[in-house]
Amino acid sequence: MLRRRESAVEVAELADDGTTSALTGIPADALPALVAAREAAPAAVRWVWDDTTRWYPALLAAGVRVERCTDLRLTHAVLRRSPFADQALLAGADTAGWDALQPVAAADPALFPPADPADLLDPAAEHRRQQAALAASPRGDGLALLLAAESSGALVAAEMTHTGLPWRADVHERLLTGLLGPRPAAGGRPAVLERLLGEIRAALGAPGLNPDSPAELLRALQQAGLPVADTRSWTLEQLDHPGVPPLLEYKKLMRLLTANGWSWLEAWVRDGRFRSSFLPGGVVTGRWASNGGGALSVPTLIRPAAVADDGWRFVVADVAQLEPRVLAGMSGDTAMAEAARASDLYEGMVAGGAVATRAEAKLGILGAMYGGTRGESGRMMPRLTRRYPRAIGLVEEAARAGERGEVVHTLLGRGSPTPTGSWAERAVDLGEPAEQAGTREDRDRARRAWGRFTRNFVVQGTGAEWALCWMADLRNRLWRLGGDGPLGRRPHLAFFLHDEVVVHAPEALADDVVAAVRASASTAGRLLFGAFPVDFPLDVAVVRSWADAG
DNA sequence: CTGACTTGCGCC
DNA sequence: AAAGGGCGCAAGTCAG
Repeated sequence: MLRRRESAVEVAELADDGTTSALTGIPADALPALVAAREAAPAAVRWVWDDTTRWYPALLAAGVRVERCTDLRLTHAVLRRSPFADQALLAGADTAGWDALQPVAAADPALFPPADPADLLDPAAEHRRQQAALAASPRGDGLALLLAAESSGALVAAEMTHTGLPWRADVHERLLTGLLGPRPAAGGRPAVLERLLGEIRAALGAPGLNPDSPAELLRALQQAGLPVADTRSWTLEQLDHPGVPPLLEYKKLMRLLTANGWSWLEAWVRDGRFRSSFLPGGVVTGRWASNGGGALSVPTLIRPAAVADDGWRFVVADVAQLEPRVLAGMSGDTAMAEAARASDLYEGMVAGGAVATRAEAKLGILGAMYGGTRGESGRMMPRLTRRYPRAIGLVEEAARAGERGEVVHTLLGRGSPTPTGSWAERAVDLGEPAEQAGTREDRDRARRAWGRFTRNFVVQGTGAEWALCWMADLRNRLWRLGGDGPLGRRPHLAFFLHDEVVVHAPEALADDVVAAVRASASTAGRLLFGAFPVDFPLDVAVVRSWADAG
């Protein structure tokens, strides 16, 4: 166990019986050497600390990698919301402090920022409470796995933030110049946008139009005789008007400029790496969030700029249809697991006779997981329910539970949030007019919306658990693939996108990495679903550029 | 002026 | 034709 006190670090051994050895104080700058020595010793160690973002960046900067940790901030958050954790066992004097603890955003070069609220917390006591809650839990095994996976995810996230994703600014700039024209002076529009703007204004007969203003654009479209209620691209695509093609092109390129243009490059790419920060557990379902650079929505358009170093390759792996496969596994639905034996689950459903076409299969499954009840996907439900009773039954029950205001949970025991406040308040949150928030129709609408959330929560959350287990195992396999250097000189995880990983590896090790990625996927399936036969086939590509995968 | 909200769109 | 779940981000808009 590590904790900060003043400018020193205190180290103690936590035994399995809950006892704590005497604290040893060491100067902060001696910590990397101490951790490195313990990591090199034959006896495995798990570091228990308040929050990985407060400890690990400095260790990585010093070239020290740790094998295992318990991130008490993240594990606390999971246990506090889990229906399988006795909250009374988690209660302590500083519980509110743990509830409120936030990750440290930037990698602060100073190891010990002043007045950190984390310094007031007692990690040994918190660890004891968590262990007690685990021991008393009816689902302790699942929760223990979840806590380990969550903590491992914290290590992965810190490592990916540390190494970054290889990014060629020159390739990115060529791409921008090719599509937009040369970089304009600050405040100006690139030449291509300027030209499109002229075409749009002429075609709509609106000389002063600023298409970046949705309200202004909507008025101009309506004055040009176009029957539209909003200015979304898919709405405009339906129209036959000479102003529409340049407008769609303008919107697409303006999006590129503002989201991933020259200023994005300046803000997020340094020393040939895209550096964003990942936030494990940043989403209620357990998915990661990111802050900075929109890491989880890097458009495919700019992925050609993600290029492996000379002599290195990217191994890009994603699991096809992760969530329906997870649904098959967690519900124990053998018919859907049978369909999941195909590398394309939707084709497997067609082969199994559940639906006639792949398109129907996809529509129906997405509707079942997201709560689409109208139109095409709604009409698919009776057939899917007959064919896959357990899988469809599981999401339906999650939806009903949410509509009753109950908590639902993932396979490993992550709990959904309780609906906050009244249904009427929820209706306001959903954008209903306040004066109507109290009507019965609005409350029913809000209830159904919450049901769609809990319906999706169980699947999305369990998918996130599979992905965490996948990465946790892969991280260790990659480390064992060898090399003596620090993380960045060995095969390492460079990016993660919900169901896809990008590994940066020396070319000579690429085949080994492919094998490791596949082996880890098998391990994750076994960890979550034991012997239940549900497959998680991967699409794996060894490429120079991310854009060349898939 | 700042900050909160809306709109739209990128990703899964 | 989407829809239906989860996000982050940027520009416009508007209230204080």
